[in-house]
Amino acid sequence: MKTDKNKAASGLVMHGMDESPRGKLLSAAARLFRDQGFDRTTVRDIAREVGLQSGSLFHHFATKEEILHAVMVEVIRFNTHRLQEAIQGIDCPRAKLVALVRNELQFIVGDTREAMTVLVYEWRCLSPENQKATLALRAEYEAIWLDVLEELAAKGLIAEQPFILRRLITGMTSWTNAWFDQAGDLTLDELTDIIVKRIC
Amino acid sequence: MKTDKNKAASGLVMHGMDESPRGKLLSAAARLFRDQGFDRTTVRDIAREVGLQSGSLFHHFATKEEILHAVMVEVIRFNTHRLQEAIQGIDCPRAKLVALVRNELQFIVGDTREAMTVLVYEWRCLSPENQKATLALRAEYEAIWLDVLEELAAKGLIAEQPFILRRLITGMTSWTNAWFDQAGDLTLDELTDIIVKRIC
Amino acid sequence: MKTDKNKAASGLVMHGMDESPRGKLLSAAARLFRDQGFDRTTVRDIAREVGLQSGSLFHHFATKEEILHAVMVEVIRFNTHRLQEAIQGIDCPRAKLVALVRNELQFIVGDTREAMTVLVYEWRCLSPENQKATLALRAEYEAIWLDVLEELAAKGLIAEQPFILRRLITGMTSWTNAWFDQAGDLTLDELTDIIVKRIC
Amino acid sequence: MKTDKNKAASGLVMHGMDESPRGKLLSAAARLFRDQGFDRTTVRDIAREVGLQSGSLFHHFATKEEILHAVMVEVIRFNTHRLQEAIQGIDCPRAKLVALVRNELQFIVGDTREAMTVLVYEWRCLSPENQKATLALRAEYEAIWLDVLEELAAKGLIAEQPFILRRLITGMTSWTNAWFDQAGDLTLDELTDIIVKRIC
DNA sequence: AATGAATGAGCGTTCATTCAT
DNA sequence: GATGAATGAACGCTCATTCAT
Repeated sequence: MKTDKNKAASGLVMHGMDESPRGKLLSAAARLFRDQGFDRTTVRDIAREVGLQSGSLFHHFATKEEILHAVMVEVIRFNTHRLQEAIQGIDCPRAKLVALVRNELQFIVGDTREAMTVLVYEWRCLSPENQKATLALRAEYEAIWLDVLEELAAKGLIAEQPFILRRLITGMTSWTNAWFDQAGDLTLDELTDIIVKRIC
Repeated sequence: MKTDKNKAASGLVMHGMDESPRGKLLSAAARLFRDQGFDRTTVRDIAREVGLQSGSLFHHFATKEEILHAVMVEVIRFNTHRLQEAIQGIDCPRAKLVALVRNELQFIVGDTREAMTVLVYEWRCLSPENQKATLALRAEYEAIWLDVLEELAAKGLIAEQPFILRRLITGMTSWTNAWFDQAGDLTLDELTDIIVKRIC
Repeated sequence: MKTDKNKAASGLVMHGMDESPRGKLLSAAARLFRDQGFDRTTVRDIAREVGLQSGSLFHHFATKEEILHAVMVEVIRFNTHRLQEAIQGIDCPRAKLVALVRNELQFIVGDTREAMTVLVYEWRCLSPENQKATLALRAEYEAIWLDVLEELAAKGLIAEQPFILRRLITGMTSWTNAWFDQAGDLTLDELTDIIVKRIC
Repeated sequence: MKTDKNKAASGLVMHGMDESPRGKLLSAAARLFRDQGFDRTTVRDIAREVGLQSGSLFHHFATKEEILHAVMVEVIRFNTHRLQEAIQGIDCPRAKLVALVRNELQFIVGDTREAMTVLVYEWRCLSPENQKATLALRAEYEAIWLDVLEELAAKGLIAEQPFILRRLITGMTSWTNAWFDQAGDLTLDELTDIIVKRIC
């Protein structure tokens, strides 16, 4: 069982995924969903992780899917907030881009890595209604990105349309969950630089 | 130039996924696995799709997982072969890179899109043994990429280490399954160009 | 003297097969396994017999085979205990033999007849691991018999080797499940006498 | 895979279980039924043993159960015939008893051991109709035994009622399938003597 | 809130049997 | 006779969810 050094290191606590019963439950669920997939994770698995009987979970969440939904909502909200803060007070648009890339990488390989992976891989396990609701939240997150990219475009600093570049960036950053090793030689700052150089 | 009749255009038929009972079964399974996920696709779903009773599937495959494995093996073999042919006779390394990117995009959004998506998203539904066997096949596919990227590196045409660039490319190309629309304005050739420009 | 209320007569209740849910389940299973065979008894049969849905059985036993195993373990333990008590305080070795035969017959045609039949006829339905574990318990039961037969041999009261006589006795007693009728003319005491006379 | 030395040694060929396709099929089935039980033996198991596809068995037998029935009918007929021949020309009733015991033991541990075991252990896998038909054949076999035992009783040579002694003998002989080792120290003649001494 | 036995629909898989070739 | 793909009912088992305590 790995100990999450990232949370401790960052000093941050994900709102809604803190030390409360609900928060511990969501953290455990996020890890299990990432490791085993939503469908292969039983409510008993989750209950065991938080020291409950399976039936007791349903005092906190009406359905198993609602747990998945909560994991996704919390991580999007938390990271949207962090992303906004990250570019607060920065004027240079390229510096903003660096901040965005650096943060998104941190979200994906750092403290929220389990939930971020779940967000990508377990998307279709959400009901259509929950997909729609979650998509609205993701749109807020994406709006931050597009604002910055459009600022760069307005200044003639990027060669392609912002929405295409954003999609290429999304591919590059999200795929890091499959290969990037925080203990390896490549640092997140170096990787950030490499990715940003592909954009402008 | 849009090609929405990829199979006809290429003149190729994916070996093992042709009009034989087995081939039709694998095609149907690939689509269902992509649309619903492996765990949410029942053998009765697959059977219905090919006009069989559920028990009859097991004359073709010993287990449901073996169907998934076959989908993955077929698509890797088929695309590895196509990738090799795509760079056959090309001397210029950058032209080779263009061919690789153009082909991989085609694999992901074109005729083998269902199976390629399954390859990424249903990986953990394979047993460890089948993961190992499939990984060996993927290594052959990746070797083609690394050869070309190392050739570019040897000539000083790329600024980063080949293995890192390959990972960024993988992210960019594989994510296209989530957004690229073959009927949209952006052609595959244009997208190829955009991606290649990020590399060299 | 016929005893058709064996349980009441003995004043004992088979440990683990009492009125608890588990006990009722094991009793029902033993009867079904004897009547239909293990393989032809479905978990739905057993569940129906105890007023449960089939899935609910698996709160009590992890597998159907575990039910069979439990039936066998309980009956061996129970009868081993009863056999030991039966010769407690008897000095005369021939009287001990009478007690052993009388009790074994009682086990086979009396209160534990279903489980005893299952023990013989469904042996191969146990997994090798469970066979091994059960065999160890049977060895304790057999040790009681061999002790008495060796005592008789030491006193020159029997003409054949103890282990051969034990096998002949086992054949004679276990076969009674196929023909002996507790409501018939022949009493268990008479049958005991007939069998013991074949030994010494 | 054990080679049946008994058949070769005895020079006998069980009628209906000879080298014909049907005979080989019944021999294979008898062995499989004994080793795995009727329910756990698939028609594919049987077909494989005789080099056929499973569907082809049904040109020889209408149902799997009919194969079991045939195994039982053949072995009863064959052994009934052998038992009759065994006492042909013997005058002394005790000598007849010796011949019966010696032969029955041979049936159970010798050339027909597989089928004889099946007869005891797979009885309930027969349909009621086939049980009835088979029982009629067993009655012929038992009649030979009872004739001899009644002859002994008429001469005052046995102390118990013939039908009870027959049941004790049945138990003793049939149980030998569970323990007697033809390669062991105890010979069949010695065992015959031991059993006969228990009777008269 | 928590328990844990129970539910019941549904799963992957098996296999005797059929039948067109 | 033999084949082997197909059938389809049934199996053991799983698990999200419920609810009396």
